[in-house]
Amino acid sequence: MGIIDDGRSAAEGGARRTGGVVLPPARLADVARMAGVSKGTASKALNDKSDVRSETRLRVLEAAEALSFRPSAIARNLTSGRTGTVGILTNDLDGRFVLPILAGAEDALGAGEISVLLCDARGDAIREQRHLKTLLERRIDGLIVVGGARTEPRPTLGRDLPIPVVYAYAPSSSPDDLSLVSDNRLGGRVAAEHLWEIGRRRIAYIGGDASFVASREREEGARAALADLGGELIADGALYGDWTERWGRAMASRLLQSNPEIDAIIAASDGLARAALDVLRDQGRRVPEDVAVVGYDNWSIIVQNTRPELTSIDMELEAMGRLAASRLFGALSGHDLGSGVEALPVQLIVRASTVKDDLDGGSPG
Amino acid sequence: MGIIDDGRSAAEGGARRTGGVVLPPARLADVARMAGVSKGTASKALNDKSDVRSETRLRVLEAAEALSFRPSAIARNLTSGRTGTVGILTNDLDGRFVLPILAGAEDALGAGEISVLLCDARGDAIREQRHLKTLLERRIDGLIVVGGARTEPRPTLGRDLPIPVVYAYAPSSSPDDLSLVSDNRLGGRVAAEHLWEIGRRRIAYIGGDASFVASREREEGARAALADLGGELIADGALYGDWTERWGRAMASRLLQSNPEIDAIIAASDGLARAALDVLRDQGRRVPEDVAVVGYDNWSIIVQNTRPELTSIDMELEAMGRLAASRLFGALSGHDLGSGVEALPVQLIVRASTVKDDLDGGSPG
DNA sequence: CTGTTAGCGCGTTCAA
DNA sequence: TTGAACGCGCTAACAG
Repeated sequence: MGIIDDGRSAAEGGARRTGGVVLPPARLADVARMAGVSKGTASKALNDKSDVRSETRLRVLEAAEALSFRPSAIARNLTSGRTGTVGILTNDLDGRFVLPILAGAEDALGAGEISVLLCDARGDAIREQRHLKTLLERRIDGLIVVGGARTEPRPTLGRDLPIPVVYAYAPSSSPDDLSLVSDNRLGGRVAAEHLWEIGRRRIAYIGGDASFVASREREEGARAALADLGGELIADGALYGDWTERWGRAMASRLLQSNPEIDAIIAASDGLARAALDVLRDQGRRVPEDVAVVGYDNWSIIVQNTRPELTSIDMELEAMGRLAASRLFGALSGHDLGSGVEALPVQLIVRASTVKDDLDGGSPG
Repeated sequence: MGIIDDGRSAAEGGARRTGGVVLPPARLADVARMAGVSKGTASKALNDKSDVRSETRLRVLEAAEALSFRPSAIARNLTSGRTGTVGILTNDLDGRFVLPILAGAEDALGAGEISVLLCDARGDAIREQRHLKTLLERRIDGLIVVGGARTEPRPTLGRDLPIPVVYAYAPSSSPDDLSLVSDNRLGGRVAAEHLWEIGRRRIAYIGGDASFVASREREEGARAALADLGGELIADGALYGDWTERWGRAMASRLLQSNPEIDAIIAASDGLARAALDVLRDQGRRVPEDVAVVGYDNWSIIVQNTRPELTSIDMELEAMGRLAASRLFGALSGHDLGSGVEALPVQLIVRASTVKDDLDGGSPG
């Protein structure tokens, strides 16, 4: 009760409502006073330092509990220089990529240890600069820049930032920066090898927007894998357009007409794969018996809803987020951040569009 | 140059790398010293206060620029009590709902004015508590709690928090809290009225998981609208299951078998609507000529990729985010936060699944 | 073991 | 118009 009459205005700071009464948040001094000790002792007790009699510690903890005391990370980090906060700057409109990365980053240091300030620049350079300025003012410990759908190199934020920066998903244009990307060639390779293993020999590739390097790299990976195995990739050389299913259907139709013998399709995205499945269905071709299909992204909304469910390549974005965050905090501990582009492995998720008796293809999730 | 020899260790705080040299971030004192003024004067100059000779102001601004000075929001807000930060606590796994809400919240105060700490509890109460604790320690100015896919009331965080809280998308279980939700009944009504207007009279509803109140409310809205218009909703009373397209296809098949005369379908989600479109296509029924279809959520990945593109109900989640943030900051200015559940309007987005000559149905986006 | 003091970086008095 | 001093809430260093 002694904490309301110390002259502090109820309007300052965040107000604490308890049973309708408005109180300012409890401070360390309030806890110390209630426990009958000094601030220093209270601080030690709350932070599990030694040099505190256990009985005293107990009194402090009880007082803190009674007052719903929450130490101000603001004040604490004003001294330590660390805020326990990282920024994520992104252009990823629908969050397909950034959210798994965010989840991974949160996990890297144990949930609750680190908080993430998420800023969406929405493809606007001005907005990006404003967000960056705000993040720096908030003294984030590190920054993860997550590319949007496009994986082309993006402009670097420069080297004269006071904090370590990791570029994820889309690389930085500068080789001095550290960029973590998904290994698109490996993805194409893994897809092709899987199809080869299940006996397919007439394998075609359906690309998305040709201006996306991801689309081309995935094709290159598939092509290289088949060459290694003594086969080759079927393509009429113009299988690129955009990422819509509409375009995917047009491509698939043309492909099936020009190369009716194909027994497998690798698509550059799950959407394109779904488009291929639709066309195959319209034409009465069975999947996977007649034609096997592999998608890319392992996007649950698609892969679990197609007929049959879709085998796909998972980019393991959570792992990317974990790695980004641990590199960031490693740099803060003095380890070298590193530089250049690191390509991270992908994983093949097999479903019924390539292997018929997929046991967990029924309703996984 | 005079700022490196003042005894400050390069290891403290975030280090500033300029051309390979590691420097601590510039402080107000550094700027003041370089400009040859006191900290007080520098502060006034930087914050556009009067009482500073314009020539002095210029010198200060130049010094700040030269040192890449970024005022520490941490230190500033330690005094002001405001951090310019709001927390968003969510369980929305794939971010379909939370990201538009986040975007709206950012916009409410002008981008850059406010930053958002996004925390994903992933449906785990323990993790939620840990996140909440962290957010409170970071002294966020307010909190937005965004429900996951399920719109049932969620447990309140209680009233004894030191900051205002708004529940968005899914309401709080407590009527004392302020909850902003989408008006599902209105959505059902709008869909039904649209179909009625284009001449449909045999309208059926396909629900998702019956345990989701959203699904039931949308049906109620459609039913009430048709009753008002002198019609009625066709339903065999068991059109609920889950939200998968697999289930949607099963429901649609059964519906078309038991009620072959239907000329329109309202689905409780875009996924279910897509499932209905697939079944109609398999059965050779034309959309929209024979059967018109309306989805729900206006989820671009679905509505723009179906054949034909899908008319849908948009919940305007950005507006919800804007409103949530402005309520939060209104409360900080002394306005009453309010309480109870506020249902926000939705918007019908017409595409080719209901109106054939939809002009921008070609490739919007 | 406990209390006291001195900052962390900034904005904001009040004097000069 | 400028400068010096204080305080925001906390931790670390030292004194008792």
